[in-house]
Amino acid sequence: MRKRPIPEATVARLPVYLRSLLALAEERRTLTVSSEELAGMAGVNAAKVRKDLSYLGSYGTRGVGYDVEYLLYQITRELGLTQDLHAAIVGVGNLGRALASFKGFAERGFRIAALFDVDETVIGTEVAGLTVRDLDELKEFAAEEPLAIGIIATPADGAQEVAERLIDAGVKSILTFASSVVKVPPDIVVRKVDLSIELQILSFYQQRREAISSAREANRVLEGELPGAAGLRTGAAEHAASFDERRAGTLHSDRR
Amino acid sequence: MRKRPIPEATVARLPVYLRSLLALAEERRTLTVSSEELAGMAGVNAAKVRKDLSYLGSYGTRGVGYDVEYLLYQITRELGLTQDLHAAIVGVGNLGRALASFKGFAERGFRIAALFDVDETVIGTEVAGLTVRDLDELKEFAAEEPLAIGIIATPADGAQEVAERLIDAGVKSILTFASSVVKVPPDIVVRKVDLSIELQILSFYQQRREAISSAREANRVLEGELPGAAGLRTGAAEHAASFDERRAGTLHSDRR
DNA sequence: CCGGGCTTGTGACTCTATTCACAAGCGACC
DNA sequence: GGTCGCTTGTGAATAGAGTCACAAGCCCGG
Ligand SMILES: NC(=O)c1ccc[n+]([C@@H]2O[C@H](COP(=O)([O-])OP(=O)(O)OC[C@H]3O[C@@H](n4cnc5c(N)ncnc54)[C@H](O)[C@@H]3O)[C@@H](O)[C@H]2O)c1
Ligand SMILES: NC(=O)c1ccc[n+]([C@@H]2O[C@H](COP(=O)([O-])OP(=O)(O)OC[C@H]3O[C@@H](n4cnc5c(N)ncnc54)[C@H](O)[C@@H]3O)[C@@H](O)[C@H]2O)c1
Repeated sequence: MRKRPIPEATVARLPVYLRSLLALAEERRTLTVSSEELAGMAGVNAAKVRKDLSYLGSYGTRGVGYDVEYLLYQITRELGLTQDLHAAIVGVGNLGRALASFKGFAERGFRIAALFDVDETVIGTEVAGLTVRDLDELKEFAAEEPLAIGIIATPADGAQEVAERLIDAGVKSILTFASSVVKVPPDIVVRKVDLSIELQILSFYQQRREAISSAREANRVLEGELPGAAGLRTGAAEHAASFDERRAGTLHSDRR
Repeated sequence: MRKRPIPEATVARLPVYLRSLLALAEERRTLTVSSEELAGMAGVNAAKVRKDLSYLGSYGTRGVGYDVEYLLYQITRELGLTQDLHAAIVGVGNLGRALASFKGFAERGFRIAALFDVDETVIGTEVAGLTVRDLDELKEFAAEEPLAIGIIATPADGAQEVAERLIDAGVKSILTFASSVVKVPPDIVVRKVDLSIELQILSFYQQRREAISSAREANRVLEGELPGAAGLRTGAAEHAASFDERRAGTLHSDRR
């Protein structure tokens, strides 16, 4: 179990633990934290926390828990957050602007170093303290100030070309918001955030739920339990259960 | 294999197929599409496409492929996209504004029906043709115009409370952008989109790559292959390989 | 320095997802 | 009407993730 390969699913949860630990460190109440407690904060179960952390090494103390500061450091290191990474946003529209103005990235060690667009009317304007540059200057810019991460916030059409330009400029990690599929060589990591897909997934489960509850209702009516269609409203969020959020990134480059 | 349970992973890919099929339908070149071709467009492999589609039923024709229109219809239906779903955005800041102004949702069958905030200076202003309402009016509003989906775009602090309010107003599907963990009863589906986590995941693989390549470089230097540190730049995106993007949602309600 | 309580770390198991590989079935052409 | 090429649909094999449950190990109090 020791050494190398940290499962993708674990990598995707490390940032969640990190955030929980930061909260603990801030309130300075506890110097250590148990897997149970961390699990509660992160919304996962304790066994998972322990297994995840065990991939990093044996950093806990039996009978006690994990030293908050030390674990914080280890996760930070493992995620490569010890140094600020520079990112460029390409496509300064609605979304690009919101991203550029977002303060939270800096806190987490990401520095938005430049904004690029192709629209003449956008180039040269100032957004969140940065001047929007012409996409043509990307390579040149990156040569001077290496960019670790490229963020694509253009419409779907442009995305593939932008990705290629980013790669050509030396960027190896890409986050895209465009709804198109972006294809890249196997040594490049792309993550895609697609809000429409998220909504569609919600729609699927919503519909499923409706199907089930209307079936149940029909049943009850048949069985004479209900007079007609009455409220099926469920109790509010008092006894809110913990809810697992997974976001598994993928590296299988799945070529063909 | 037939009937009911469509795996989560499959659900998450259906929207991708849907989009590919829409593109095909639009260009009206082909009436049918093979799993191979669809796989190419969606950036996954053909076996996966076939298995995914087989969960919906046997909609293909051996030796021929899938009828584009028919498949389109089936996926649309399965995802529950035959009717427009109404969504509300809570938190009209940088991100909320960008979301509200985004045209793409409407195209995909989602209607942003209302915007809510708590900030006096924001309430009453107009954003993307909608007047921002006071969050206190949420329940009332939802009673009149049922909301299928709630989108949380507030800072992390507010998110849990907003979620509870949404649930109280009858919303069963939630998409949150806040970096906090949102806990909900098991009958509510939450999906979380966390951009900072995405960047941190990229950071992890970036760092990993650097570790590997510098190790390799060190090796080469030892073996006398390289004079010093020279360009390790990889070829551009000519022979771009297909790249699998997974986003598995989770429904295990993982309570404790 | 011993025992009890507590919490980690991890093998073993289970469940889910992916991939392989091939028989079955369709259409077209002779 | 037979055969050939192509493509689906799916069992079986494999890989990956999650969960269980417990021995090992630490701390503290006596
Ligand atoms: N706005 C949202 O809330 C939202 C939600 C979901 C998805 N998205 C996705 O994010 C992307 C951007 O959305 P948006 O609303 O900001 O769009 P937008 O139209 O407001 O902005 C796009 C920007 O990209 C620029 N651009 C176009 N082609 C370019 C190219 N080849 N290189 C560089 N820049 C280019 C345009 O000039 C424009 O400034 C889209 O792919 C969209 O599907 C956005
Ligand atoms: N802007 C981005 O690009 C971006 C990127 C990543 C993550 N996020 C996340 O998205 C969320 C919103 O980000 P933002 O940049 O739009 O923030 P913001 O500060 O610009 O806007 C937040 C809005 O929410 C409102 N709000 C605060 N508490 C509220 C409550 N309890 N109920 C209703 N409304 C409330 C505020 O009045 C404000 O209008 C944050 O959680 C942030 O972490 C944003």
